[in-house]
Amino acid sequence: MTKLIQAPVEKPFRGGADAAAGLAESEPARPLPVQDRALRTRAALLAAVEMLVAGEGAAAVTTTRVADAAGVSVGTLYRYFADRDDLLLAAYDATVERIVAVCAKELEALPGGIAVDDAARRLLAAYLEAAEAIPSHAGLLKAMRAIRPVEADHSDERSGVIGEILAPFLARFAASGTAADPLRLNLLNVLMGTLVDLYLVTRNPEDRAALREEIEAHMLLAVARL
Amino acid sequence: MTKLIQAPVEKPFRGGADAAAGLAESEPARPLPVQDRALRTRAALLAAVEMLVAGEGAAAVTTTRVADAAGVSVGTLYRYFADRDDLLLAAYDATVERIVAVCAKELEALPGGIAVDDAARRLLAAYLEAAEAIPSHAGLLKAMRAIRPVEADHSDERSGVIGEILAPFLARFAASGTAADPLRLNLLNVLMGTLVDLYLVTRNPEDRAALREEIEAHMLLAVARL
DNA sequence: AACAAAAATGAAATAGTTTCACTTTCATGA
DNA sequence: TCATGAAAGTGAAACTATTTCATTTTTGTT
Repeated sequence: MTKLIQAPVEKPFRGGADAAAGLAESEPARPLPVQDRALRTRAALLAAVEMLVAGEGAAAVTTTRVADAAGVSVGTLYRYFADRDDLLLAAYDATVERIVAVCAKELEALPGGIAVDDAARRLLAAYLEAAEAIPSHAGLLKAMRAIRPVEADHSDERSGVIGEILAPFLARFAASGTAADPLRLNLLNVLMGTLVDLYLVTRNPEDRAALREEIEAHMLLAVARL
Repeated sequence: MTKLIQAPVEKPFRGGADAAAGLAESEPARPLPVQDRALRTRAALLAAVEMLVAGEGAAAVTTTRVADAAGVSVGTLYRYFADRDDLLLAAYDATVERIVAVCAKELEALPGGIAVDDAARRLLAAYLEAAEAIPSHAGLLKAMRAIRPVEADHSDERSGVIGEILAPFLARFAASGTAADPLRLNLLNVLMGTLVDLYLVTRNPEDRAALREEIEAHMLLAVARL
């Protein structure tokens, strides 16, 4: 009973979190891990990535260090993630998911007849606050952009906080039910990613306040032109 | 006479091109290469980088391949560039320099009483056209951003096309002689970098035209708020 | 043509990612 | 209860890239 070729697992799964966000080449959806242990291992790996990114930046995310920090072996890491990039994308997606949840809640909590601009401003505030609370988010955003460069092909640009929160936002505030122009939506997504990134690395309170106003102005311009 | 310890070269120089742009930690200015051969070798290395980036993306820029393509050995590469990142930054700076030259010429050629907005629009057109003519620029811009992440510290943000061209622009068009707020200047720099990047990867002509208008709008907003 | 400085070399050290043959753990039903 | 197979986990070794440095070659000067 010593020889037992491992079942051909046909590549690791990319767990639930990013099923929607994943625009990877063409990988079919993977089955979810069945055992509790597996879910915990996956979570431990992602937590290790976040810890390393928050503490030492994305460059510190080596497969060996992540596996060590998660208390598993490198081989295990590769059961859950196709490669290092996939790992970083999954970690990014995990932070986005949390931020989106906060924004979605804020969106629901908005008072009845609120103006579009005020609504956008409040969502931005929620976004920034939530992003701030996740120390790894800025680093992971950068890592994500290095892996998935800005795309002209906006057909699939619902990834990221803006992309995910914009559909419900527009559903509520768009003049008609018409979906927004995908090109301009992509622009908004890319633009806000950059500006929020800049905001997050800014520590000086006065600079932050000033920057916030700039970001608002550009966001409102972009939203108005949608 | 076989043993001749090489003079301690105290690290390779970063040639003239980027002396201004270089915000590297604190490296003192390096002496320029003295022999013609050296200048040609350096140029060949940078040309090899551009070729590889344009043809296969920045990931194809491995030290071995660059050295091969330039017809020198890897060791030689390290005489001219501290490491792979330094090489990529230098290649990026080289493209920026060419684009800035075009923009500077356009700035000089502007008619006398032209309005600020029109001037900005014409500079943008020059920028986009020049960037387009350099197939490696978009890829190098991305590589540069991965290496030198967006900085809150805007004290030194004169690197990049916007940073370099904005001083002469403002000198001519600013209401008073007051220098622009560095925070907003940094924002403009980061913002335009992203939007131009997006423009450059957009191939569809109609999308390009639409995108160009969006970029103009954001540029004018940012310039107006400077 | 002798020399020193500059430039170039490339094999080896280093550091990271990825694979894979194998072991261990788990849950199930005979 | 224990036999079984699928799921999860292991870690040494193969790879792939970057970087170093002891040494050689080229160049300009005297």
